[in-house]
Amino acid sequence: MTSNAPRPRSRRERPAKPALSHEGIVDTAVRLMESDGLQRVTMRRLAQELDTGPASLYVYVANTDDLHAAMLERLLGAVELTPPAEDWRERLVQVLASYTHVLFAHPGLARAAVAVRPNGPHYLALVETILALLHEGGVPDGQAAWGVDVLLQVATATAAEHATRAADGTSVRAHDDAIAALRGASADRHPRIAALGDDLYSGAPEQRLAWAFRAVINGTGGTPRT
Amino acid sequence: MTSNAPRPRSRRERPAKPALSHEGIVDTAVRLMESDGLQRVTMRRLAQELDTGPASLYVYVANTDDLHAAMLERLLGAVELTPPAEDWRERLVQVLASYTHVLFAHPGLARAAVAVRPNGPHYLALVETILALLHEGGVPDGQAAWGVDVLLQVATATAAEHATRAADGTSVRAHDDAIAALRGASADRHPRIAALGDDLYSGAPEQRLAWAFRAVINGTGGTPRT
DNA sequence: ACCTGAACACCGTTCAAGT
DNA sequence: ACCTGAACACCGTTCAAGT
Repeated sequence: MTSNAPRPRSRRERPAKPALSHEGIVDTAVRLMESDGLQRVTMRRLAQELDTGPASLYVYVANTDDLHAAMLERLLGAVELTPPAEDWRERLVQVLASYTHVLFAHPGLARAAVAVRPNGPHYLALVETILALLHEGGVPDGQAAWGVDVLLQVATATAAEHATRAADGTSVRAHDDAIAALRGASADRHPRIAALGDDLYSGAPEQRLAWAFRAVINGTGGTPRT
Repeated sequence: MTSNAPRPRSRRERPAKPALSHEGIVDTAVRLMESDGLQRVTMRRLAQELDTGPASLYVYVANTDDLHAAMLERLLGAVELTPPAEDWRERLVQVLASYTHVLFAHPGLARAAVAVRPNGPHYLALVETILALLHEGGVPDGQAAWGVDVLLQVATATAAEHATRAADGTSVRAHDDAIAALRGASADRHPRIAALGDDLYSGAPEQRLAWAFRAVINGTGGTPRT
């Protein structure tokens, strides 16, 4: 009789339920994002995946933003900090491109990254690398200190925009609408838009981004603080 | 008897329910955001405010992102496009500061603006103004065409970051944590971060932003395409 | 200290049916 | 064509109560 007594709901897939931990939660969250996209990484889905209730997660993460920051920090481990180029400027562009690449590969997170900055070791290493390259290039300290933020901002914002477009068909149409609006601008009221024409949205994203990085690097080096 | 018959649920506050329209919906959404913050501007709350059901809104707006873009476009009417400065560069910085100011005043929307670009007349006028000022400053057309995006990106991303911090106490703590992480970086593994010290987060936001605008303007003017 | 069931107070979007 | 009731399929976060 005892052997036939109803057992509590079996958990067949996860034979030994592991103890919760901050690391385990973030691990599972990243894996879930990779398979289902960030929009499916909700506290409830994540808890389900970990075979517990949503309330349990709040012992380890403060809120959803906090979770996103931790996920980004983990992903930042994949950024290539020592590319092989000779010129410091080219190396810096490549580091930033690598950072953007990581964000591009995880569409939803890029959008979240605009608002939340991680502060773990990988993020620190990225900032250190950018500062070292600006230093190598002879950029004055004060300008480098302020420029690193702008560089990361451009990279993150570009990924966020691209990510939104890639996410679904509606956004692609919104982007096309924007181009149509630019193209349809009357030469009378918008002479400069008309004059530049297709050039406003020309070029492959990578080319535009590489140019943007070079422009901000040059501007950082050439613009004194007050 | 007929006079005592139960009337359908009275709508005392809005004596004559006005017909729905895209403009009316966006108007109400902006008013609601101004009083309660963007997080309260949900399709359901908005429908309630307009004395209808949420499904009715979908006749006029495609989805939440679309609504946000329309709200931003409306707000862009407040951007000062013709500031009084003499120097073209100074005027451009002031236009961009005005744009950022509008975003700062509406915290939630700034975060949404990173992903969705409006495409109405106010947005077009802003782009035209920036292009005209770059032209006046002798910036080559191709560089101006690509630079305008970077300029708007820096402005929007800065507002989004600031907005998140302003929104609630948790975010302020997250920002403090980031500063603590930077300050606590070991001089051994992070020599440049240690060398720059407090300078990494020095300066009033307005000063940093004005410098960032000048740096990007200079970089745009001084960086050839390929 | 760590964990959780259950509740609180909500969401966006769709669609068949009405006018 | 425009509008909507009702449903579908979910949310984040808190908190009292357990171990």
